[in-house]
Amino acid sequence: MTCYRRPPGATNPFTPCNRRDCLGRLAAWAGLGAGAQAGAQPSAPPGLSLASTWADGADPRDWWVSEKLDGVRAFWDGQRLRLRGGGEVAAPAAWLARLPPVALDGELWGGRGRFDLLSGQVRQQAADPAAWSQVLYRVFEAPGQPGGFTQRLEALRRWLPEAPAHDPVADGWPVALLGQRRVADAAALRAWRDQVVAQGGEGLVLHRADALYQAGRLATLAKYKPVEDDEARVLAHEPGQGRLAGRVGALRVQDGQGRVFRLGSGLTDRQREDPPPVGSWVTYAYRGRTPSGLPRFPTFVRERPAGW
DNA sequence: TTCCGATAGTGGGGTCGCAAT
DNA sequence: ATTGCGACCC
DNA sequence: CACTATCGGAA
Repeated sequence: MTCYRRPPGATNPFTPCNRRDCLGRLAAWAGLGAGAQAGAQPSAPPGLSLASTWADGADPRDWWVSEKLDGVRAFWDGQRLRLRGGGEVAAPAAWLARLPPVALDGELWGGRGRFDLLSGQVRQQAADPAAWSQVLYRVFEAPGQPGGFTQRLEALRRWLPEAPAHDPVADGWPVALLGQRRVADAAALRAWRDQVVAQGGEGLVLHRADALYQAGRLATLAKYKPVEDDEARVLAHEPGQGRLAGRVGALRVQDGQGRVFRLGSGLTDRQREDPPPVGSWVTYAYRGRTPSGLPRFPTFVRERPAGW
């Protein structure tokens, strides 16, 4: 497996030795045999791990910490690159050809603050090689590898170069290991998170050092990012769909800067039957803003008390 | 008995692709 | 050529 | 993505 490790000074991390032999051996070793491939339907969603929320103030000493990249999750099975929902990514063949023949899980990333550009680009059917030259696959998992996260991380370090923290091109190479660090205590963790956010990042992700790889929502995987809140005035009530037909689906609101958007998530069924009236003020939470200035992931928190 | 975890079903901003206009 | 909608990403 | 409602098993 050292075949795919970048030697000191080399520009290509995957071609220093007998590539053909390595391909076969690594593919078999990573559990990418005929059986696994035959069972992979074109649109079968891969079983991906999902993060829970980090409890602010918790002790991070048993965890590996990395930046939470605001990109598009992608799973590489050795042959095809798939999105969370199972769709295949139409990346240029030359770009894909430089990925190693091992199962990887990571984030397609175009740099901080470029999520919308990247999200659109990676779902385009006709790949633009020039645009893809700016896309970096930041790997944070080695599915199929035995052992805890620390052990899988060691495997990844044998296969992949470790790119600078926020370099979206990583020496021009399309794939790089997402750097993981240990943090001494909760205060240091928060300081790192705040620094990342101040630089335009989204936050941090923590992996339990001893956690085995598994799919689903995991207590051993957590996201740590700040939540902001503000107030807005209700402009209108918008109808709900499906289960909520006949009740309020969302509140159309306007913030103090005149931005108009909707609040739906966070309302209880009871509040949807008797919603905050038009003209009243409500508190909402959000996590960052879109390039147009609107709050991202806005959720209703509470109605502001009358006369306040 | 209470509480927790997983699941289903609502909702947001934004983009792509295709059908309808 | 423009618009609207579902299906995705987060 | 965030969240609420619901249910069944764990505590």
